[in-house]
Amino acid sequence: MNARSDSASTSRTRGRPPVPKERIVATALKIVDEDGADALSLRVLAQRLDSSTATLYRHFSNRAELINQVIDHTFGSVPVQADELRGLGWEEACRAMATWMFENLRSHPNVAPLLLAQVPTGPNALALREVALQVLLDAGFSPSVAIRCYATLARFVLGFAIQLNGEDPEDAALAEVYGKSGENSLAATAAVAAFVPVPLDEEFRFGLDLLLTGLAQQRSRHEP
Amino acid sequence: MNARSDSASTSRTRGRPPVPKERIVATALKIVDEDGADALSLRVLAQRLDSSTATLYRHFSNRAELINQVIDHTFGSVPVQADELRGLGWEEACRAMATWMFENLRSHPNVAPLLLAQVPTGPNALALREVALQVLLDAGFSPSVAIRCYATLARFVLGFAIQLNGEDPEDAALAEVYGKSGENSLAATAAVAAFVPVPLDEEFRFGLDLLLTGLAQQRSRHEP
DNA sequence: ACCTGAACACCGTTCAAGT
DNA sequence: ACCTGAACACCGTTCAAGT
Repeated sequence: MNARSDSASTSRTRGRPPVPKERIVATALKIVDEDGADALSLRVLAQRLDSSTATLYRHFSNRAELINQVIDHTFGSVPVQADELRGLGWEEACRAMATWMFENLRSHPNVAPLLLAQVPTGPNALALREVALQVLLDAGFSPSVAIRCYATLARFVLGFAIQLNGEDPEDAALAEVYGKSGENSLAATAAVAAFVPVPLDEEFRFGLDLLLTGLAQQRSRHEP
Repeated sequence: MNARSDSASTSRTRGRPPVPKERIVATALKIVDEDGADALSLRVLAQRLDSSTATLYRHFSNRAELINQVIDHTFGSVPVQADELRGLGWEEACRAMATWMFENLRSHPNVAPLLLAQVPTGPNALALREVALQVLLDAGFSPSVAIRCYATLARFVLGFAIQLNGEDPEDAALAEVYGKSGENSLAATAAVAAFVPVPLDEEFRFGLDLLLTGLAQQRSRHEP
């Protein structure tokens, strides 16, 4: 009665893990989205999957590897349209990619703290970089400048993303700090207090514009 | 024999904590410098101070507050020379401050991961921002632009600092990724592989130049 | 009035023991 | 061959009990 002929597709790979990696990663991201990066413990994850922590270690050799894949999952929510991007010209293409990356991270604000463990090196992150480098090389930037451009843009986005989470409480704390500036002989800070907080996406656009302006100038300088 | 007259300076404040806050913070920074951010546990810190964890809670209401002060301690290692900076002109002054911030964080690479908990709001961080805003306002930037400039520069430095720690292992991992790019039809990545890794301070200077160039252009556009 | 050991409710990781 | 409960060595935080 139990004589099952292990035929066809599963013959060599019988005994596969019943919880696919994809589901583990998706569930992990869900926990992070819902309850924050700190809430992602292997215990909680295992419980949510009706599994055990030890079982998770069959799929990931440690917590860092799991997190790596969670990050890349975030980057994969919308595929990069390489051809469309190239049609835009390098400047707009860079702006689009940086903004896309920012929006991706913004839609998963709790993922940001995870980024400090490592530079993203998952397949989706690599694909994005590949497109960015293509665009820059096609535009005539030298390889050594192109890689610096990409690194600068990536770090800029990261610097923003990293503190996306605390937005609300931070604003309150910052407002308090600015409010007190009058008492503390911080004249310049006080002069500026009326203009904070700056909405985050406006701040992002401002900085991105600076970078792209600088890039354009650098390009025209080197190859006129 | 135990009749000590509690005279003069300590009369009202007798019973002070025998471990001054300063020493707690300095010891905490030392632990982070020596053994990494993860090694800074309240247990280890208390032990190093011949005290107990519960005693630490008399000085800091939680771990976050301790970390806040450790960060600010880092920023305070060299005082900002406001007058000297103003003599440089806004562009060089901004470059000097950003570089100074970067070098400070670079000399305590393990502190970087702590930064993600909060935007630095300690007295040293506030003093630095005050000087930066002074310089920008004096140069004719409007308050609303000045605050955006400062925010952008600060985020850029932070984006760099955040990943200062993993420098060596990261380079190895990245090199491997670039090495494999040939096999994976990542043409642009492969073309650029010979030029990585970029030394971190060169990458920093590159990005900072872009930002300052962009700033100069924005300034000349708005007030010609 | 200040300090502290011990407890509480958690971690990531490992491994012997089950099926 | 795969899975898992329980253990190990840690956390941050709190509090009753000591001096």
